[in-house]
Amino acid sequence: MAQGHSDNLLFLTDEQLRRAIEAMFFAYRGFTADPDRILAEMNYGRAHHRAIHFIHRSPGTTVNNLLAILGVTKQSLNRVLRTLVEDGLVDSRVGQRDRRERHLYLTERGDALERELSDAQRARMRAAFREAGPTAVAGFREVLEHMMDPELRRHFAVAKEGDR
Amino acid sequence: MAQGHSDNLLFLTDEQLRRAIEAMFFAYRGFTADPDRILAEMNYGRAHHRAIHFIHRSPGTTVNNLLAILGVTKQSLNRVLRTLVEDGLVDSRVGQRDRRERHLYLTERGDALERELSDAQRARMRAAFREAGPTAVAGFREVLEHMMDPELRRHFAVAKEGDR
DNA sequence: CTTGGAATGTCAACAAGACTGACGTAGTTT
DNA sequence: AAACTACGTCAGTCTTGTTGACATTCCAAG
Repeated sequence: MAQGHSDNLLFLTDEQLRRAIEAMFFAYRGFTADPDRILAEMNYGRAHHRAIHFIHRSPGTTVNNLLAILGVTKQSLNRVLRTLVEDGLVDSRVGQRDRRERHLYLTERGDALERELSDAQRARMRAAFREAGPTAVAGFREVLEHMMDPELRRHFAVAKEGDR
Repeated sequence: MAQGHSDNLLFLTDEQLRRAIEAMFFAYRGFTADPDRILAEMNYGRAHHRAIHFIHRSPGTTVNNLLAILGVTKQSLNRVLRTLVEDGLVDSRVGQRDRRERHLYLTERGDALERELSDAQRARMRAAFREAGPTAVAGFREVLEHMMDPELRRHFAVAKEGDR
């Protein structure tokens, strides 16, 4: 709506956008660097982190739910889940209502790893937020939401309302 | 829960940070989705995109420079570069001053692909920026910069000064 | 000048983690 | 009873990261 501002014309130049694209690339690397270091020590990868994160967020979620959120194939997810269950970090329980489903929970050890990983990730995020200030943070989140695929964004908006 | 308080204690809760972490994850997926589709059609991957992007940004850059920016091993980068050179998208010229170095340039076809990829990526970025507004964009970039590793951030700051 | 070391880049082999396709099994729905 | 759904698995491929070994080139110390 605020069209016509000379600001607006400048601020959408390809050059500015190119810089933003690079910033996104570099920032994402920073974003994953700390958890990656922890995971590498125990022969896990980012895929394990993602599974652990979303099981933590939604305990009792099913394999199919996780599949939809992570956007990978079941074969790919299964490989990761199998190792996590074998290593005693995730508990997979047959559904009561529908016994075809497997409901996933973190064990105590799974929860401990989740905390270790997200503490590291949050520490960096918190530092960046503090340095940038509240206004910048609001803008940051606003732009991120608009960058998601629309479907995921709805998913995300629901999650924001609180955890059910 | 009461929204609207931008006071520093509330705004740094672990719950808020967790949401920001997920937003970052989902947004990055959106960020790469469009180029990924184009690349998949021609049997390339994200690694090819990154190489093309940074060669475009700094024509004549050496393999070592690229290595430092991309943060991968030279062997990994080399595989990508080899296919790009074979396919006639990148030109690799032996250095004049130091003949150990290879200076990298995009060919016309390489430039065409670069434009196709970055057009797609910029389109989404531009849309997100427009919807979020200038203030949000400023905050977005501010936070991103603080999220990078310090060394990369300096690198980035230099690039911002203009492409001398 | 020669020689040894450092810098640069290439080749080979391997692993993680994504993918597709096919199939099996149990449970649910029609 | 038949069809569909949820999950798991086997087999094979691809991208992209890793190490290790090696060739070439440059430079500096003896």
